[in-house]
Amino acid sequence: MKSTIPDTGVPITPAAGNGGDRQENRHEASLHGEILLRLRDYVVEGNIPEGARVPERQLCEMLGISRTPLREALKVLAAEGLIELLPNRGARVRQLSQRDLEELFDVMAGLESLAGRLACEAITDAEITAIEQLHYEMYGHYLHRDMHGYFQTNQRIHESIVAAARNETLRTAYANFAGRIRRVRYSANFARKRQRWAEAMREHEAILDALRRRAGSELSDILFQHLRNKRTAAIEHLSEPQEDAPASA
Amino acid sequence: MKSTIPDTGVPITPAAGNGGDRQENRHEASLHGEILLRLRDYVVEGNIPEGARVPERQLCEMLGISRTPLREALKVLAAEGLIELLPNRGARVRQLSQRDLEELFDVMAGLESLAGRLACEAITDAEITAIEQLHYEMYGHYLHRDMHGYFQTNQRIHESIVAAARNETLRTAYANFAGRIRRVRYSANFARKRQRWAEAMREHEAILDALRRRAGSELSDILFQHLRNKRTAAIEHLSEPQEDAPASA
DNA sequence: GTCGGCCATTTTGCATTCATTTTTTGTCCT
DNA sequence: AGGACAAAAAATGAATGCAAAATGGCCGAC
Repeated sequence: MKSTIPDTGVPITPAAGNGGDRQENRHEASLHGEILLRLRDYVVEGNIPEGARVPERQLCEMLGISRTPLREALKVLAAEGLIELLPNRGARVRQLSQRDLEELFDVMAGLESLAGRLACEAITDAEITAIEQLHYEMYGHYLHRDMHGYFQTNQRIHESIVAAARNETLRTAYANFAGRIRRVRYSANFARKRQRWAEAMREHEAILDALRRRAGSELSDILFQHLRNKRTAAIEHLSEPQEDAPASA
Repeated sequence: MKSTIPDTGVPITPAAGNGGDRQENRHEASLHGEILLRLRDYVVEGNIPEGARVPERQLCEMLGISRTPLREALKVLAAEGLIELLPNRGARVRQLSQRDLEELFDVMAGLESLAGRLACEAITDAEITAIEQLHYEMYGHYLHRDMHGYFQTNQRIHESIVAAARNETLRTAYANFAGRIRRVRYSANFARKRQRWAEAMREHEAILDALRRRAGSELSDILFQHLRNKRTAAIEHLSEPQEDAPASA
């Protein structure tokens, strides 16, 4: 059994055994729907090495289903850009080149830039107040050098801006691209440089300021530049040697 | 007639050269890949009424295949947002509400805005010259009141800007959203108002000007406003003449 | 000793088949 | 006559089977 698969013999998810305790499903009641969600999470979490070839058979065993719904889910994941489907040669986790990452970051920047612009048109004072709260909370994390908390709050701020844009299509697209990037766990390391961190905080203050003034164009510009700088930091980090131990879970 | 099922006995043989090529060349070999391309074109072309329920069996007969590859293609189309997949109730052509259209237009505006910004970073003089050529050509169409030629050239200009952004991810996303909108055939009517047409020409001149100066932020702003105005015109057009009452049961 | 062709095994792609759910239709009761 | 219930018919969801292509190993040739 010369398994070309690295370490894919993994429990893909606890997934609450088939006890039959769950028929209350909002949207994805069907099997292929659930498989899709689980597989997507599984890939996004980075449990499969890049470019690793994962035979359908093995995935079927792991998931306890037949190949038909699995293949449907794979097609969708391929359409989402998470995996690649080579004809007659199976599915591979799409490996993102540095160029791909740059492109993804730029698209994310464009989407957030758009979100900021749209948000200025319809955001309520209450929403701004909520974002301000998050901002102060994030500032606290920054002062305490709590990188994990900082990133989580940071993400919530950006999500709040996207939500304030009141555009579900944008929200979905944003989530999709965010998922593609999330595979690359840059966030845990990208802001080691304290200087960049301080810059990011200043940029966030400018974001908040523009948001308060509902200055759409300005906010759009600031957000794009903010994400651009993030991108630069992330790419630089990726180019550097990674000496760290990844196990922070 | 309570049945929403129309006579879908239509020959699904368009497959003719489309204005824009799709992003996936990797699927063309396999059957489901070809089915995907044909079905997507078929839906984008608007051959299926909105919300119409099309039984898989019927599509299989039309396409001469079995249900397995068809279902795979349907899943992908659903992921792309072209159709809806109701659990146990089949696939329906996704009908876009006015709100959906507004959202789509805004996202397109954001993507083109981003494209303009990125294009300013890397566009060559030759590319600008080419766009200028298209611009003059479009101006000729405008002077001759040739709406069809105008729209085609206009589309080529916008595609050129997206291409100049040198971001394949962006290009793919742009093509996807463009396909969703294309179902709604607004373009044939949206510029009935000559005033709007003249405005659009002026905006295009401003676009070209900003592009020549590589003024990224400015071009970003102009493009967004340009698309915003397009959106307004399109939505207004949709509200006015109701050629078909989509009222489904 | 290494390269190249041949064959067995595995894997993918598609068709077919089975099981569930939905929809329709027919009948019966109010 | 109209509505409710039930059974038939059809459609969807998932599993299995089968053919074609690919992967890998083996043997022979150079």
